[in-house]
Formats: sequence, structure tokens, C-alpha cells
Amino acid sequence: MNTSDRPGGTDADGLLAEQLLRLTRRLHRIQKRHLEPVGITPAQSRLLRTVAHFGEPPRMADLAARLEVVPRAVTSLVDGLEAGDRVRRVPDPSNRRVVRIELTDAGRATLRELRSARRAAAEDILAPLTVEQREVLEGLLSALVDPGPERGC
Amino acid sequence: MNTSDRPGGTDADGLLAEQLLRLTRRLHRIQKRHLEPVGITPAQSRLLRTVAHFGEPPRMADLAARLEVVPRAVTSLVDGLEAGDRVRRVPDPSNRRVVRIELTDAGRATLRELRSARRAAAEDILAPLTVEQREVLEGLLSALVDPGPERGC
DNA sequence: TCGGAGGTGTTCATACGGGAACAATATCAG
DNA sequence: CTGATATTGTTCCCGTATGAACACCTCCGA
Repeated sequence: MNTSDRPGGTDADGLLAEQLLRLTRRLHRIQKRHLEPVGITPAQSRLLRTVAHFGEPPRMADLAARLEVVPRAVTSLVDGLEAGDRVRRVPDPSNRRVVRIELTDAGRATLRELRSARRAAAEDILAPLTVEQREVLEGLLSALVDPGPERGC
Repeated sequence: MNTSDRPGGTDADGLLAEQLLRLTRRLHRIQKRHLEPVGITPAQSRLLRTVAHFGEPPRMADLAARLEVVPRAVTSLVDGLEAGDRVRRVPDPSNRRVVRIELTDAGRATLRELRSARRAAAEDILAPLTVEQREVLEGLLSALVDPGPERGC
């Protein structure tokens, strides 16, 4: 008898979580290697890209929301990037609580370097999959990640 | 001309990595919540299960290999579990370098509590997927994680 | 106007992982 | 037997993320 359609907690679910963890660690290692020559860390790279994708200099809270992390995490990342002169903390004149994050020229230069590094890293980890498989995988992950905040919390 | 079969580095690959990260963070949060009443952390839970799956008390290096982490990571986890009396470090008489990790009775009890918690956590994160989709997902992740030792380095 | 509710960012402690350096032990070559 | 080498586990430092406590600022209602 197989529980072929309804979810129900097969033992394989634990395995799935396991593989997810392993894979993410691998991804992190690979990204780290590829980003080393650029001089930033994977999370900083994500942050930098996120800053660039905003039209206007985003606030810390904007970045936290976009990256789906707590604001605390953003602070450290901005600290690191600011130390390397890739972003700048700019006070918001209209609300003295908020800090806006601006790209510097060096930051924009880093972004250009990043493109190929990110490509290579992604290719590195996704190598075993065909493009079709990647699309399927992305669909499944989207279903898991998006599903909206209707989950009791 | 679509690159419909060969990989080639579409921009979606970066998105895929992104979703993977998000999902894993979510998984970690969920596991943490479910394991709180048991009194251990997600990584400790993984370690405990791994210890149990060995026939004989494994060495630190065995655990590191099985979990695919560096030995350094195992040290901390064992520290935590030992502080809670769930495992015991036992010197190996035949080789004074190695430490063997034994489950205690409390550890075995914790393992029983863990089963339902892990189920619930997995179900929590996988809820949006049917069993078929989970199987597909697991297949894809396996292909990415396993991919065999033909990887350079 | 003033006083509290609530937003905004940052410090503190903790969990988890990786890399490098290191001490102790084992093993093997001469 | 002795000295080089390899294995095993551990300490040190860092990257990444969370949660709690906190300081500051805004803004609304009395």
C-alpha cells in the first residue's frame, strides 16, 4: 500500500530535509570559493545585488524584508560592505531613524565582477541537471518558498 | 534557438540558488521551533540520529564523514549533547587518539521524542507539495548532492 | 503639548558551519 | 630504535542567521 497522493509523513521527508541541508552547505562553499577573488562573502554579494535592484537607496528594513532575514543580519553585512567602501550608510533627512544604503562606485564595480562569479558558482552546483530539470526544481522550490504567510505562526 | 537541453547558465540559476538559501533558512527555523520542547538544536538532533544509526559507537571522524561536515563541527555538537547527558565520549582502548561516541539512556529517550518532532517539521515545510512532487524533488536533490566522485578536487 | 504606542536600527548572546594551526598518538622507513 | 609522516581530535577566528533587549525617533490621541 502506497500513500501515493496525500502527504502524510513518509520517512523520506526527513531525507529530503537532509539533502536540502547538504546541498545548501555545498552551495555556500562553492560560492565562497568563487567570490574569494572578488573580496566579498556570499551573503555580502547577495546584499549588494539586492541594494542594486532597488531604484532608490533602500532602508535596512527594506533589505531585511527582501532577503527574508532579520534586520540584525543586515547590519553585519552592511558593516562588512561599508568597511570595503562598497556601500555607504546615508541618513534619511525625512526620518532620522532610517538609514539608507547607497552603492559607491567601488560597489558598482564589484557588482560587475560579481556577475560572472555568480554564474560560475551556479553552474558549478547545478551542473548535474539539464535545463528542464532546473526548471522543474525551481518550480518546486518556488512552491515551497513562496507559499505566502498563511502558515500559522 | 533555445538552450533547451544543455546547461548554459541562464540567469534563473542565480534565482535557484536564492530559493535554496531561503528554503533552508526556513527549514532551520521550523526545525528549531519543533525541537525546542525536546531541548536540543536541529544539528544536535541530526548528530544524535547519526550516532544511533551506527552499529557501534562511532568515532568523531565517522560522524563528520556521515554528516558531511568538517570534524570541527562535530566537536561542538558532541559538546552540547554531552552537556545534556545524551551522549558520552568514550576513549578507544586500541587507539588513544580516537574518541567513540556512545548514546546514553537519556539520549535514546530523546531519540524517541525526536521522531514525531522531525515528522512534524518535515511536514510543516513540505506541506505545499504532493507526495509525487516530493519524490521528484528528492530525485533532483539527490542528483545534485550525490553526483558521484567524478567531481574534480 | 505631552506622553505613550510603535517603528527602526544596533548591541548582546547563541547556534551552526568552514579553514588553519596544533597537540597527541600511531605508523613506517631507515 | 629513532625520526619523519600521517591520523585524530581539538582550540582559535570568521561568516551567517536568529532572538531578545535596548536606544532612538515619529506620530497620534488626550
